Amino acid sequence: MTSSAEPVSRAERRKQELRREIIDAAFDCFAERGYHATGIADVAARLGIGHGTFYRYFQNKRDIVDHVVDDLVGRITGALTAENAPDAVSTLAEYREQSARIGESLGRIFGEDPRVPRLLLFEAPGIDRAMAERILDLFDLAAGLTSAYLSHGVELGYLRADLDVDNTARAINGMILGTAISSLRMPEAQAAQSEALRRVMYDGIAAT
Amino acid sequence: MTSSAEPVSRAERRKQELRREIIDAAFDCFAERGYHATGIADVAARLGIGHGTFYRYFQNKRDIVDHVVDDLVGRITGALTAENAPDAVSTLAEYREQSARIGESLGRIFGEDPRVPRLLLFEAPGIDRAMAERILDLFDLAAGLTSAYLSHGVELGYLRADLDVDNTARAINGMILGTAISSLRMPEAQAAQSEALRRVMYDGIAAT
DNA sequence: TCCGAAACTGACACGCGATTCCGTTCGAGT
DNA sequence: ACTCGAACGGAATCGCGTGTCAGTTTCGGA
Repeated sequence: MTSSAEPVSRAERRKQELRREIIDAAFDCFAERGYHATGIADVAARLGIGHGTFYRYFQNKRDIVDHVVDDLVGRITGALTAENAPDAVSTLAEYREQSARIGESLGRIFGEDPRVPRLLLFEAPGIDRAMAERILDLFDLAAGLTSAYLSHGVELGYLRADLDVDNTARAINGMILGTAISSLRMPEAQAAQSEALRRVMYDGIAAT
Repeated sequence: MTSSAEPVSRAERRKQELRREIIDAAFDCFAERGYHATGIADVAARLGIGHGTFYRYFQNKRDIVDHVVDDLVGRITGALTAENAPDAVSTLAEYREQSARIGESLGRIFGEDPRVPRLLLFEAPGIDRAMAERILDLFDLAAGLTSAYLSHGVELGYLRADLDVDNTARAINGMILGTAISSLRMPEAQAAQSEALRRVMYDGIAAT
């Protein structure tokens, strides 16, 4: 098994390394100058390689942005699912803790590097229809997850029985989205935003 | 006054008319095919005019998208401010009514024509930095408005005294954003979304 | 050290679309 | 009907960025 997973060494490893570096460099360029404004030559120049070399690793410009997005989406779905199953909690307090944990996790991804939300929310949707659909798919995925958490809470009785889980899930995800976007201009407000979000979510805004 | 507002007639009016038609056609094209994918020739062809004529009305491609966005932003800020002053209400019930009214107004704009949110949220931010900033400005403007509503409610005592008005405002606007984005794929869910949003906002999600 | 394959390079071909420009058309005033 | 200036159309210009390719370099193995 080890031999089949590592068919060759040395040069082969170098290739995978460069491939990764190209993806990272492309991410940098796309996030900084925007997808349409960066040329393949820019990406190659950043690595000090000839731009012809780029085409030995990726089909074309459109191809690589897909890989860049794959990477980011992977990171996010990882944060969303890692060590956080919907049915791992059984009380409101635990649920609150879990949502704080997930929120912190997302906050780290979005807040630490604003280029991530910028690329995902501001650049990607304008590339073409297919990419826009990918982003919408990501939203749907997130909505599905949140919805599952809510359903679980309704079943166990610590969330309102009449909760419209699907639409509420989308509303909550919208708040997260709002936080991510705010972090583009006010990265430092991250934590406060996150806290406000949870207050709205659990307590609403009305006076008691 | 009437004479100064109408310096000339006939031809002059035609010019303004065509100018408007170009803006509308550009909106159609940008929303359908995307900004980068549409050429000036496409816009001109849609109106059956030569593309050289376009340049008699607008400086360049970048120029017109600004006008298109002006138009949309105007419609939205209009809906947000029209007949809805933060201090026009004094009880939670009235506040609820007012927010429903504003929500319906926005829902009409976003829901009736998905091209509006598509252009504003998916196309515009990817055009260039300046345009992305404009969109962020729009978010900030909306946050400021919502914040004012919340502040007013806190002062009058029908909203939680410890409300973090600024960050809560952004969270709420995020939910609205989420609704607008959902409407891209599920325009029919508009109303339910809006209702779920308001429930979260006023009651939270926890069981009583 | 030498050989051949694989990787790299960057000049070049090419297509595309924004913008220009000038000959033509239109229309208001006489 | 005639003139003149403004508006129009679309062929031509121009620059740019993608993707290709043939020559060059690198490197592992004999």
